[in-house]
Amino acid sequence: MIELDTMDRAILRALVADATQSASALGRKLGLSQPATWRRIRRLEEAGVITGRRLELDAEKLGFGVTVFLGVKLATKGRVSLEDFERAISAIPEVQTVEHILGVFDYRLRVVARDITDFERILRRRIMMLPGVGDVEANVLLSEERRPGPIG
Amino acid sequence: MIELDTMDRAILRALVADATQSASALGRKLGLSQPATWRRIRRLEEAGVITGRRLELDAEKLGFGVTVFLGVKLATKGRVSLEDFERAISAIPEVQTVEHILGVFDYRLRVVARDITDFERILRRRIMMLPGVGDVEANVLLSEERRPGPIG
DNA sequence: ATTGAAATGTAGGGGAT
DNA sequence: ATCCCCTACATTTCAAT
Repeated sequence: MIELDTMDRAILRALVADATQSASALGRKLGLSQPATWRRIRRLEEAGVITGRRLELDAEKLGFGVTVFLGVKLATKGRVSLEDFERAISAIPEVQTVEHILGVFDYRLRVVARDITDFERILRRRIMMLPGVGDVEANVLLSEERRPGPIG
Repeated sequence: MIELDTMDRAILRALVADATQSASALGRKLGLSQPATWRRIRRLEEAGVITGRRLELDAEKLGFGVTVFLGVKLATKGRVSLEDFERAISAIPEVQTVEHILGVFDYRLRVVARDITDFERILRRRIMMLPGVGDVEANVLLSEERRPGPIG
């Protein structure tokens, strides 16, 4: 575990708000030189606090107008079942996120489809064919808001 | 809706895989000049296909070891209820994502907490106090995998 | 007071936009 | 042409001795 001081947190907060700004622009805001800012960012990356920079795409503009969250219960839950399921699901490109969870369901999947017809095809021919799938619950995404979340 | 050709899709695929690479490096891979690559990227941004670049943080390294997905049903679902709920939830910093959904639940929330004790506090004093909250379902995140998702 | 570690600043080259 | 990333090197700060 790494120690984060006030300046590190300020940098993280600023970059979460706008990941495109340069180290020099950020340094000016925080009263720090460009190399000092850059070195702190790199240290945060090396420490694994910053895990990456991700491109955000508009799924609708790409022709995927439907996003569905699926809760999945496995019928049988041995170690092999989990591995089989995870291996099989990696072959479905429409699955954007696989979350292994504990609670009412075993997995949560974020699935995109061109439209509802396309989604039915994915659900019936792909999701339902996954090994060990038991109960499935679906929720259609209407809108989504991402918040910065707590830093320190 | 914008028309995307094969090159646009190749650019998007490459940038989704690695959002840090420069336009020139990307152009070399795709057999395109650097300015041509850069103009295409900017065009994709202006068209709203690329909506932004987001910093990915490791919540655990920030001291938030627990992530929970909450499904929320509202007790009353008029227009005012939705607005009240969304306004109230924006005051809870531990809520990272608010998804308005259609199906078994009305909202899905991604919530981070320092530990289970901290989560209980957030659940009882914050989430359960939200206006109009009915049924709540919880799933604890064990692990998560993000996949590139389909482009074309 | 002195030393050593850590972080900062200035300056400059190389590359990208 | 401008801006940014990145390294090198000298300087400062601060804690511990």
